[in-house]
Formats: sequence, structure tokens, C-alpha cells
Amino acid sequence: MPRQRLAGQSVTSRVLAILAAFEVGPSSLSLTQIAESAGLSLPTAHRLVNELTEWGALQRDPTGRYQVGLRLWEVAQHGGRQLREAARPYLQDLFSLTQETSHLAVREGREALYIDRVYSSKRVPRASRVGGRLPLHATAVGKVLLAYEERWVQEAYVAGPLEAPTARTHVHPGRFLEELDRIKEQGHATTFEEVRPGACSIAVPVLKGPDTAVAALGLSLLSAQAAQMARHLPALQGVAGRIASAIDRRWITGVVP
Amino acid sequence: MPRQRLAGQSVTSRVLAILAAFEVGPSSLSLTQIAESAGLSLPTAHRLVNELTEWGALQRDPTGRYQVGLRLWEVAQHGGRQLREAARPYLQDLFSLTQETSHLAVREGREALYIDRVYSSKRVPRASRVGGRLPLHATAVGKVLLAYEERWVQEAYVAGPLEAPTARTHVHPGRFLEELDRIKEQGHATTFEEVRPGACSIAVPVLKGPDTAVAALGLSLLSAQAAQMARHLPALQGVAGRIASAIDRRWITGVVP
DNA sequence: CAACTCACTTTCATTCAATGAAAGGACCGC
DNA sequence: GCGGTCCTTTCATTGAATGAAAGTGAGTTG
Repeated sequence: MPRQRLAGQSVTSRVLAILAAFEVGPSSLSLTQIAESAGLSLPTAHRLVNELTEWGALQRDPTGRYQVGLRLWEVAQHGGRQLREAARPYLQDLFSLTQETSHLAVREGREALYIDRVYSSKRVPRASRVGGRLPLHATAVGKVLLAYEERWVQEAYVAGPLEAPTARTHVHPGRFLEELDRIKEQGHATTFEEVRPGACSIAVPVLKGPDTAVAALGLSLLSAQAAQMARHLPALQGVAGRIASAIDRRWITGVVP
Repeated sequence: MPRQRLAGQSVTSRVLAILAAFEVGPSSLSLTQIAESAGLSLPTAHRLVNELTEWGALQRDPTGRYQVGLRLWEVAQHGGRQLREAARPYLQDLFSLTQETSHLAVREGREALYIDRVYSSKRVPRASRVGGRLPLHATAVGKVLLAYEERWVQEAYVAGPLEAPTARTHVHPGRFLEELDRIKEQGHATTFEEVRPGACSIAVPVLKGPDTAVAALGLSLLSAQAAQMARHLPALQGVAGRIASAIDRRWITGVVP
């Protein structure tokens, strides 16, 4: 007799579980790994994965393992497109001005989601990744995003566990809330080796209204350059302003076809 | 009695049809539009769309319409990641050197799929879009990609319809095949107002072996700058070489975790 | 080279999740 | 209030999805 169908019974949920298998971990997975990660029997995984592959949501690499397919990538490019496309040229300007890794992030739950990033082959303090996440309290963009949230969101955040990727990460709830107040007052946040040793960062909000941040704009620098961080503040604020008005313009113009 | 369930019966295919609705057309759709585009009854579309929304594959905008969600975007960032992450810093270098819109494309069927793109707020000849497609025969990157394909692929391509976005598009099959030969011989392709009036482009292959192009690297310029196109050729070729070896290194190092 | 292993693929009887007709909101403008 | 459009919920019916079991095939061992 077929084994009892378990919870989360909808086919849709199974398909999504397969996609979720690619959220973390290695970028290519065997069928068995997918089945295990998604909690499916091998035949079921096989059939669904085949359908996804045929459509182009997944694709097989030369070794037979599966990766995310280009067609899914293509469709998903529409996600967050408004913000990303409005911001991209100015993010590029920021990089040209500062020659430092520039990035744009939004808040997703307890993490900062990196929407876009500009950097060259020269200096690359690699912590974030486009499509990657980092905890809000350990990054400058994250602190900015949280500083512009309502008080109860901030309190809910510090009520949760504050992990410490390095010894310098600020993990004291009370002091962190005070830091958030200071950040909102002065309009920018900084970190020094709070995500990874050797890297520091500075960020400002992209505002929509006086108290609402739709995104955060940041620079990552090597710790050796930390002294010059403040020098980039005018550039950051200027570019953030331009992005804010570009978004406004898009909102007024209406939905991009 | 419920209406006859039609072809393409699997739930997976329905879910994918919903995603496909976002491939073309406006970036946000109402439930009714999704149902129509995917060929589903309203209740079915409703249930599936709800599940997708709950997971984060779709999200509702303030007006209640649906767009591609950030979680799907995040997962799909893994698609083509190897190539994109290897190439990105060099693509940025190319832009810094030339100050012209730089892009990277791969072949997907009869079209060039734009994998990445670097440009600033200054000059923006907007034809391509990251995640967008253009016909192979109308773009410099497309011509390069086709020139390095085997002969039978080229012939199959010209056997299909060669659309002409502008009056200058090359649509004569025989002459186009000759152009492909010349392109492979000289190692680069150009267009002049073949996609859209006012814009021209130049592209070189990113090679893996002497006869295989894994991608194409291109610049878009305003037609007024057409005379200076050739001046950028050394930069293009140099950067393409660096990208090629970066990819090689990644292949040897193995799959990125 | 047979015996074994491991990862994937196919088959098929059983059954429960998916389906759409129908009816029920919600919000328009008139 | 009334016709309109769009979205949401309900529910009896049923066929698409399921997993046990058997099959394939590449690789490894004795």
C-alpha cells in the first residue's frame, strides 16, 4: 500500500519545496539530494524535477546534477525590478565616485537582502552577494533599514537571537536599540569588522517620506580604509536622494510594461 | 458537472503556466489576467496563486495585483550564477575603461539572453535589459554567438524568419551566413542601427576552446560614436580573455558552494 | 566477469488532493 | 439601488498524483 501522504499535501507545495532546496547549500544538487531536502519520495521528486527541467526552471549540468535554470532566472528578473532598475545607474555612479564596492539592500524579515551590487576586479571585500542575505544587526545597510522601522519592529528584532559572526558584532539588545536611535538621528550607519574581520561599511537610507526607508545604500571598504569612510558620506547621501526621486518618478509614471 | 480537464493536466504545468504569465507583458498582473494567460479557471488560478504568494514566489502590490516575489528572485539568482559572478568584475572594468554600456549575453534558442549589464546614469542606449532577449541576427552579441556555432545551427537559424526591427537589419539569409563567416574570421561582430535607430554595437566571444563561445561580450554606443567603436576592440578582447580564464578557474576549482 | 552497490528511472493499482460550477462578497460608477 | 467587474469560498465529483516495487545501467569489487 502507498505510504500515508503527509502534511503539506498540495502539489504546489512540493514544487516549491524543490525550489527551496536551491535556496541554501551548493548550487547544484543530485536528484536524491533534492528529494531528501524537499521531503519527497524519489519517484515523486523524479517526476516533478523532470517537469521543471523540461520547462526550464531547472537544468542539468554535464554531470547530471540539477541547477536552477535560465528560464526561471529570466522570469524571476522581474522580481524587484522596479527598484533595481531605477537604482542601478546611480549605484554605478556611486561606485565610479568612490571606487568602493557599492550595494543596495532591502529588509526581508530579520535579514538584509542584497538587491544589487557594483564592484570591480580591484578591491573586493566579499561578504554580501546579490541575492544573498546577512543579519540586520551586523551590517550597515541592515542597521539603517532597522533604524527606520517602527519601534515595535526594532524591539521584536532584538528580542530574537543576535548572532555574532565576529567578536566585534554588537549583540547587546539595549545598547543596540540606542545605536539605532543614533543612526536615525544622524542619518547613517557604520560597521567595523562586525560581519567579517578586515571589512567595514557605511550606509544611508533611500527614503520615501521622512520616516520610511524603502532600501539602504551602502559601501564596503577594507578596514585599512576605515578612516576615509566619512568622506564618502556626501556621495552616499546624494546618490540615495537621486535613487529616491527615480523611484518616485517610476511610481508616478505607473507600472513599467 | 466540472468541465473536462484539458491537456497539460499536471499541477506542475499549471504552476509553471502561472510563472510563464510573467515572462512577457506588464510586470504586474491581476488574478483574472493570470488565469487567462495560463489557461486556468478563476478558482484554480486563485488557489495556486495564493499558494505561490504565501511562499513568496509571487507578491501583491498595493493595488492587489500580483508580481514576481523576492523569494523567487532570490532562488533564481543561482541560475547562471557561475558565469555571471565570474564575469561581473571584468564587465565592470570594461565599463570603466570605455564608459559605454557593457553587456554579457548567452544564446537561448533563436535569441540572445542578456545575463548582465553595466551602465551609468550618463549614456544609456536602452535596447537590452538584464533578463531580456533580442533576436540573434539583429545584435552584435547575437551574431558572435551564432558565428561560433556549428554550420547546421546557423543554417537552421536562417531557415527561420529573420525579423527586421529597423530598415537596416540584415535579413538576407545568404549574405547573413557570409557575414557570420567574416565575423568568426575577424573575431568580432558589429551592428549599426539594426536593433533600434540611434544605437550601434560591437561584440566579441568569450571562448572556451578555439571554436566554442560560452558567451558574448558587447558594447552599445550611440550611433554618433560609431566611428570610435573599433577603438574599443582591444579592451573588449582583453576583458573577454580575462573572463574566459576566470570561468576556467571556476570550472577547475569545482562547483561553487 | 559475475556479484554487488549506488543512483536513477519506469510501471501501475490505489486514493485523496485538485478541480470548476455555482454562489457569495467587495467595490466600483451611475 | 443596480449592473458591472473582479475576487473569494464552498463542495461533490473524479482523475491526476502517489509510492511500492521492479527495472536499468554505470561503476566498483572480489
